[in-house]
Amino acid sequence: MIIDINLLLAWGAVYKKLGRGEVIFSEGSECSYYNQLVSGIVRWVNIDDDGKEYIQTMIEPGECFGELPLFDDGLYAASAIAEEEVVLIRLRKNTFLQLIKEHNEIHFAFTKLLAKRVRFKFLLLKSIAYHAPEVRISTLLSYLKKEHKNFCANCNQLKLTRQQIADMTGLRVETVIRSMRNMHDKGDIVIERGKVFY
Amino acid sequence: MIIDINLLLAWGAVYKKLGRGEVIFSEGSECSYYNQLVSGIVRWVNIDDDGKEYIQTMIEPGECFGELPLFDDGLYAASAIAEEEVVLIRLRKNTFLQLIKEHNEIHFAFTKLLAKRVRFKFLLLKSIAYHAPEVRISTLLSYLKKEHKNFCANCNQLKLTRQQIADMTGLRVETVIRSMRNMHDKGDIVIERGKVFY
DNA sequence: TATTTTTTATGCGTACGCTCATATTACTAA
DNA sequence: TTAGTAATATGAGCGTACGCATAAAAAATA
Repeated sequence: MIIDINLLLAWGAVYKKLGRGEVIFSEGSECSYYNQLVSGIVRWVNIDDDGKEYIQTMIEPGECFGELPLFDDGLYAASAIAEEEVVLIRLRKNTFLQLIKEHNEIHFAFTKLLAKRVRFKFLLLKSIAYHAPEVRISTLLSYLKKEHKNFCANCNQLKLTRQQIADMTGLRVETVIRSMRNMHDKGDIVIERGKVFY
Repeated sequence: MIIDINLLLAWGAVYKKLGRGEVIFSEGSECSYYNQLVSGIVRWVNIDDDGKEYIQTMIEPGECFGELPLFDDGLYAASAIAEEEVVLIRLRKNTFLQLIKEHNEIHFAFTKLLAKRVRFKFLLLKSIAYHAPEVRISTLLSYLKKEHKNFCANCNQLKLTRQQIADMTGLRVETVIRSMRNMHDKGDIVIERGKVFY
């Protein structure tokens, strides 16, 4: 958890509850709040004119999202959509900036978070830019395994659909399904009744 | 310029000069210094086992590079190679961390820088993941035009080779050349005697 | 100037991911 | 349990970027 919830509340943050599929904020709009996820999953996604989705990342409880505009004063770089029912806590932008100004260790935690975000994008970019579907998928899986433990709950089971993997690697569902079957046949991953273990 | 050179010198930073093609640091190695470019161009690149390059970005004078490990204590995510003769100034990691601790406005400048880096990667990822070569190239060009003015010196002339564009968009040189000729024919860009204006 | 290296350019065959279409299998809710 | 939806699976044809080869032009170097 980036910022302790009690601290956020002390600074005037408020809870907000949204249903599955609701748009929390949209790509290109102004940012007035710091958002931190309390429960549920948020999909952070770019949606194309023709409806194609590119999922930049999935956000788990405790993480923040849509934080870029807080620091560089730009617009939201992607849309945040409630993947399931979510509860989030939010704080006005100016208050947030004041908070990190007074709490240097929290400020540094955000610097570190951003560094990790860049790192993840580095990894995916070099993988997506040049490599075959299986490599793209492997890169994503190994990252999730390391950094997003919530997505492989018990027994390393993957909690993403093939469609979501496709939307994170820039591939078609069919390609992902076929590639993952190959990986299964080669013993790289285990698929049992549609479920992926890795 | 992220940090004033006189301030860096006051904190014990030292100059370093490297020739064209020299490796400043390598992907996967430990980071002990903050690096800021004084003159020349640095290529920040992932090199594959089979020699293929993916250029994460080109660094211009005044910018810093290889800063991720300073904040998240990881290893270098890419290699830095002198594209031409370069002079850089560097400061020991611990000293750097102390410096930003004492200068909150500089700390925030780095947070902002990282936010911008994430933003750029967002842009490229969604473009590379799904789109045709021409879109990938357009995305890169418009970014360079906006953020890296040094790469379109006078009259918006692009200072990157087709090969470098290929290495930044994950395409083949031939594909880039063919696509850019198309873009020229459609009037999107201007190519005169091999030089690109946009 | 001449010589070497780098960059741009073009042709051609192949591989592979995309598109579309259709089943089948797993969940979810009534 | 059944109905309805979502997810997984598989086939066939097509388009296009890739890979390789080669050549010309431009730039860098001597």
